[in-house]
Amino acid sequence: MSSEIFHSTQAQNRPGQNPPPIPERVLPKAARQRLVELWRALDGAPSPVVTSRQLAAWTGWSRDTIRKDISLLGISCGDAKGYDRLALRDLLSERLSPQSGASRSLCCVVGLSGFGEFFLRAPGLAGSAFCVAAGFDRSVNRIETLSADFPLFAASRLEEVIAKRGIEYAVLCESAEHAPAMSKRLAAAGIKGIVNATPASLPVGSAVRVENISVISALQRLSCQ
Amino acid sequence: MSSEIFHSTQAQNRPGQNPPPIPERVLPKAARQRLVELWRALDGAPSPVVTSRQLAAWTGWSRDTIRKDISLLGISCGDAKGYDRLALRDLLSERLSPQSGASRSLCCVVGLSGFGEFFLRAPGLAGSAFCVAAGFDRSVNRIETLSADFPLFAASRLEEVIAKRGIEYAVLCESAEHAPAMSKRLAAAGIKGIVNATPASLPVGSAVRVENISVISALQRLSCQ
DNA sequence: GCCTATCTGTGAAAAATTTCACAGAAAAAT
DNA sequence: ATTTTTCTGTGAAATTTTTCACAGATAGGC
Repeated sequence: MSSEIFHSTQAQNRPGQNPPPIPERVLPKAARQRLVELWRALDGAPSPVVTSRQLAAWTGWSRDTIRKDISLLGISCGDAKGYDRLALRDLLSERLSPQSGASRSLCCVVGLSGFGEFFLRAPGLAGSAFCVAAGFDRSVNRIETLSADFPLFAASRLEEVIAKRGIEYAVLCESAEHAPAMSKRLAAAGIKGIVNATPASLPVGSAVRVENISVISALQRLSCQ
Repeated sequence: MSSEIFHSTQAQNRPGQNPPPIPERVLPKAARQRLVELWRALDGAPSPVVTSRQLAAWTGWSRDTIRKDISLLGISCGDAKGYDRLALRDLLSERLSPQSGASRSLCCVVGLSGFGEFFLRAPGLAGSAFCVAAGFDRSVNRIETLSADFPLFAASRLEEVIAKRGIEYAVLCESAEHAPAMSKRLAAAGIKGIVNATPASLPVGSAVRVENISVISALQRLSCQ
């Protein structure tokens, strides 16, 4: 877990070795997460030019942090008037997408009651780097009743459909009761990451990443400053 | 080795004595956020004893980080077999609640279509330190049609109800179009923090904290490792 | 008994992250 | 035309956060 030294003058004077200053810069973990939020915030920006001051007001981070984060992208995309909103957004799209320039990654929705049903109808992932390729529910009746922009399947076909379509991510909206078992099946089916919209803790190994989203957690983050 | 509790308010005003030698310890920001997630993860834990190893598997953080975070609480709550699930949960409830021992903080839901409608029906904040005290929608027709465990009001009464009931937090579920204007009203009404469930960037000043929740952001955090 | 394996709890070291301070550029104000 | 203000971009310092290493405890195997 060695850190990359950016813009290092020292890295250059290593005689005898072949130190091609590979600009393969790794974004610091913290910066990368902020940039994801920044990318999102740019969507809602009202003007064609945004300043670090505005972004700071929208996100709560300091101007310094925001300027530093953007500078880590390695390309200057602002001038003394601010950042060009679309240019910055494109730059972020490119640098933050799983594989640069690749087509959109596929994900699925598991559990079509509650949040899953809402997600089904919402614009959802429009305009993002992701595309919903399938929805699953344990009730066959339910998948026959609902309609969506993407095909719906019985949960029994989970493994088959994920493999056949090359689905990489899942948004898990099961009940808390069924969520752990379903997450195991998702992990076994080769899913790379799960967005956990349930209150359960998911017992997946280290091969699968999990992002929990929860209104309670968000409120508590707010309230404890 | 010190296992002092750091309840600053009680220990501080000792008449005729020096200020307490124990400095008011503040939980590091990063640790506090993890502890919030930990608290949530304990809800889903299957056994009465949990180890740092399990918590690490559920959350993705290292065992070291988790042990350190818990030790920052200042009270030992584990032995050589692991942590007592309920004891740890209670300890976290106490240390993470806005004001220790206070009653639950009040929040409101703004916008009762889409995510707001789903939130209305879900168990929502059951078992948490928060309580939904009101729901608002711009459509009077809508608040007459819907029913919930908490009273619903026309959005025109936002300021009045927030002030009268002492509501501190809001979950914003408006459309992206109306979200910014509504966040301004919430800020002016004295709201302390907003959970933003809309895709918009909220133009609130530094007096109001915002936590954005978004499936797209969660997916992107997953995918860019 | 004794050995091993697995825990927590914690100072200290290592690493990562944020903040500071300022150079340089461009618009706005005087 | 000159000054002021407001920007970005970035090394270096300051600070925070994570990791390491190990003491002390507990349970189980032999």
